[in-house]
Amino acid sequence: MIQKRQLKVRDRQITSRRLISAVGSILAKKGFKGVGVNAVAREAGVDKVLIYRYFNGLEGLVTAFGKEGDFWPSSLELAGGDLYKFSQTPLEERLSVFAANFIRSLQKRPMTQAIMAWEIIETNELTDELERVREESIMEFFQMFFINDKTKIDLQAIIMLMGAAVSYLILRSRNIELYGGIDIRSEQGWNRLQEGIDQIVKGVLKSV
Amino acid sequence: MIQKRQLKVRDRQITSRRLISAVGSILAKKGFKGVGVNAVAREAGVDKVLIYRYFNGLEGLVTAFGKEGDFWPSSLELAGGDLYKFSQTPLEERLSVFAANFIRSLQKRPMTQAIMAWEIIETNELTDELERVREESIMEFFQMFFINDKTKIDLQAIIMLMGAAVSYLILRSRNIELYGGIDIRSEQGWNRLQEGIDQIVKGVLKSV
DNA sequence: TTCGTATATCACCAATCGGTGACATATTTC
DNA sequence: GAAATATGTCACCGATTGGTGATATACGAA
Repeated sequence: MIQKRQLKVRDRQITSRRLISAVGSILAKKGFKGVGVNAVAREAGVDKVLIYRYFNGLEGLVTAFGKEGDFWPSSLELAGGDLYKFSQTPLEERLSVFAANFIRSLQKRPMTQAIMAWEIIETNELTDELERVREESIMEFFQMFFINDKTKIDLQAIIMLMGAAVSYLILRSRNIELYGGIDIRSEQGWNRLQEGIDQIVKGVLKSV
Repeated sequence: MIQKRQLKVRDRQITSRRLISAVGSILAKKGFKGVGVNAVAREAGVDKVLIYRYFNGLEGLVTAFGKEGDFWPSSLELAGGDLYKFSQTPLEERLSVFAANFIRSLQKRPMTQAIMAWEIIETNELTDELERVREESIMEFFQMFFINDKTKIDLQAIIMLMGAAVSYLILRSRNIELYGGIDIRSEQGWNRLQEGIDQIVKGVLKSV
């Protein structure tokens, strides 16, 4: 007896998950410009109408994707794996290690980079979510480890400047090799930047 | 005698200029995503086929636009209008003034901001051009005013970090209000950042 | 087994995209 | 003047976009 082989199990959960993870794949592969109903459905191997049925459209799907993700490094990761040990290291070294961890945590997250690039262009539920998480996380981390009573320097502003600089250079390294004469695609270039940050930290802390 | 009124003078130069400036308008108004053959032609009040005839397509038009523009601040502007006076001010103040001028020069150039945002996403003739001009200009400026013989600090890396930070925060301010607890849309927020930069400069120069 | 419902497929829509060929009219050249 | 050419208009193309209604089929409950 010939039985028509069933190619796909019908399961809303599985299909939904497929769609959600397809968003991630495309984001990492093609960037945010690739994220469209047709492309996502194709990537998921699913009909696009299901995006509307299950998520009320692409916006809803992207939102669902945003809620799944661990896009932003945790405090633990930024501290280097040991919060207590981190809290006990001298401020200067703490800042240096933090910068190093921040750089690496972004470098190894192409999906996060893609969302950060998206943020530059427009806002949506996903970028808002990353925004929210980052702002919350960075402020928590700051208050945990970098509160300074000395009023002579604005450590918060300085740290955020460093964070902004690193974010920019990470994003630019996706498209260019040289920024201000520094090779932002090579290990050496980033070592140089890291040392620059260390010099800033050292200099600034002398003023405290 | 009834004479059919001539609505448009036929002049390739004028039409070409219209198309080129339409690119700028759209870029400032809608961002790079708005730059397409149809939209540009509509904005210019001209048939899109002329984009192909006169510029061999949109890419060519965008390239032509890139060659027209003064997108990047000149050395004179970054120095504050007087190169000699600038060269005579103490290094610490020179760096501080440079940062302030850099910030303002970007803040008042929405078109440049739009291209910088474009650079984050993809490369084309226009972004390549801005890239080239900036790299050249910034290196020239650096070698003119900030060459440091003292080997203890890497002034180049530090300046580029500051430039990257400012670029990032300018771009982010188009979409968000708060970055790391700092209001990047208000005068006060930028004053705070400027002071942070000043503290960095002061601290770093002490190490020289 | 039967039947209702959840799930998925498919065909199709209007709008927009980049791109082009045929034609009309203004301008220049002879 | 007429002819040649430069310039501009218009209608249309195929591909792709986001979005939907009708229909087929698998699954769970009876």
